Parts: sequence; structure tokens; C-alpha cells
Amino acid sequence: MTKYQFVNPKQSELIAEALSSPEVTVRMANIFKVLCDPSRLKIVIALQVGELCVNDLAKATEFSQSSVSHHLKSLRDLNLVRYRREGKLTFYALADNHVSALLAVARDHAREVIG
Amino acid sequence: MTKYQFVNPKQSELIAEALSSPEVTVRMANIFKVLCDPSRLKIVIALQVGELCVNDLAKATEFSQSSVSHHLKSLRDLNLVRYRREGKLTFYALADNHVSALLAVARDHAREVIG
DNA sequence: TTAACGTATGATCATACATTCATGTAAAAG
DNA sequence: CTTTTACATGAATGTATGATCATACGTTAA
Repeated sequence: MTKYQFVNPKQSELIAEALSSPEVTVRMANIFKVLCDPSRLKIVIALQVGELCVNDLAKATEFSQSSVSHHLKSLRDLNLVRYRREGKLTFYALADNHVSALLAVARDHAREVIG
Repeated sequence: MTKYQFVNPKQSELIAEALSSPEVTVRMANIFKVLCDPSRLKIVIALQVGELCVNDLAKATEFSQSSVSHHLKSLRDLNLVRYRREGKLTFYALADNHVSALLAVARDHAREVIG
């Protein structure tokens, strides 16, 4: 056991405030979770180029159609992509610029660390 | 099997270019991976308040010291936090503003969806 | 030196998740 | 109407990973 208490008790209140909305925290975690798989991330990066149908994505990422479809469902569930049907095709696109913003920051950090 | 080819062949090249650096893509995924666990995310959010030692974090998040330590190791491995020792204490802080930037965008999206 | 404290880490276990396969649905072609 | 094409989805399986427990390490105090 530890007997240590907060160095600065005021920080305790600030942290409690920052963590006061568990639902938001979980939602945030889920957003990161859907981007944390390299396969899904490839799909998202491909969608940055523009609207694409499922087969385009499968070809571009070299994943199976089934795999791409499953990943797209995950992205849909978190409102990170939107889609529209046109005959037999389903076209997917990034839902808003939040996703691109996340990718930009992450890419920046990744490149910085690699050097 | 599908016989479909790219709706717009030019997109193929653009996507190939966007995915031309697999190492960067994997690194990006790893950054998201370390943020996708609600527990670790709570720790990171707490660190936004300022530098904290391990026990502060354990108290603030209500996780065990062991759990916090393990999570901090993950964060260290990806250079998302920095740390310094001061006697028996180890103080952790966010490595740079990339992390806060990621949290800000994710929080924004999370709140938007919740409404 | 011994003991206590703060932290780190290896092992185990239970769960979550990505992939694959098979199949289902819906639209268009024949 | 049957077949083909494009996509979606449920089930099974192997792997990854978070939580816990036990213990080890480094520092300070007694």
C-alpha cells in the first residue's frame, strides 16, 4: 500500500472535473478503437482521397470484400463514415473533417517519432 | 467474386500514394490503439491537468497502482508521455500537444454525436 | 542494515476482436 | 425467371490485450 496523497490537492478537483462525463470518455475511446486497427485505418486513409465503393476499397487495400464490409460497419456504427446507394454499388465517404483531423495529428506524431 | 474495377482509375493512384508508407500507417494505428482503452484514456485526460505521479493517477482514476503502471508503460513506448524521477516519486506528463489535440477532436466528435 | 514506500514488471486468465468462411439479400443482366 | 454482381452479416477460430496477483527494484528513513 501507498500512503502518498496528492501533491497538489487542487489538481484532484480539476481531474475529477475532466473525468466528470464517463459517457463522453467511453465514446472518445470508441472513436480511437475504430481507428486503431491497421486494416481499418488503411480504409479510412483511402477514403480521404474521396468517395469510394466497397469494391474500390477492397482493391485498394488488398483486403477481402467481407473484411472491408465488416470494417465499414464498425466505422458506420461510430458515425465516422456516411454512405449512399446507387444501384448495386454502395459509396462510402468520411462523415466529417474530424476524422481527417485525427489522422493528420497522428500522422504528424508518427513521422516525428520515426524521424 | 467481384469483377468490378475502379469507378475512377485515377483514385487508385492517389490511394496507393496515401498508403505508400506502411510503417507510418502502423505507427498511427498504434497511437490510436494506446488511446482506445477507456482506462488508459482516463489516465491521459488526467494528465491534461498537469504533471502527476503514479499514485496521484491511481487515486484520481481509482485504478490499482499496478494497472496504472502498466498503462503508463504503453504510453511511454509510444512517446505519448514523458517522465522524470524525483526521489521515490515518478512524475508523468503528456509528451507534447499532439495528444491534447487528438483528445480535443475526439471529444468534439463524441459530444456532437451524443448531442 | 533493515524496513517501508513508490514504482515497475512478469505470469496468468478471461475477454475482446480481426479474419475467414459460408450464406443471405438486393439489384441488374441474360 | 434464373444468374450474376455487389454488398452485408452471422458463426467459428485464433490471437491480442486488459486486469489481477505476486514479486522485484530503487530510494529513503530508521
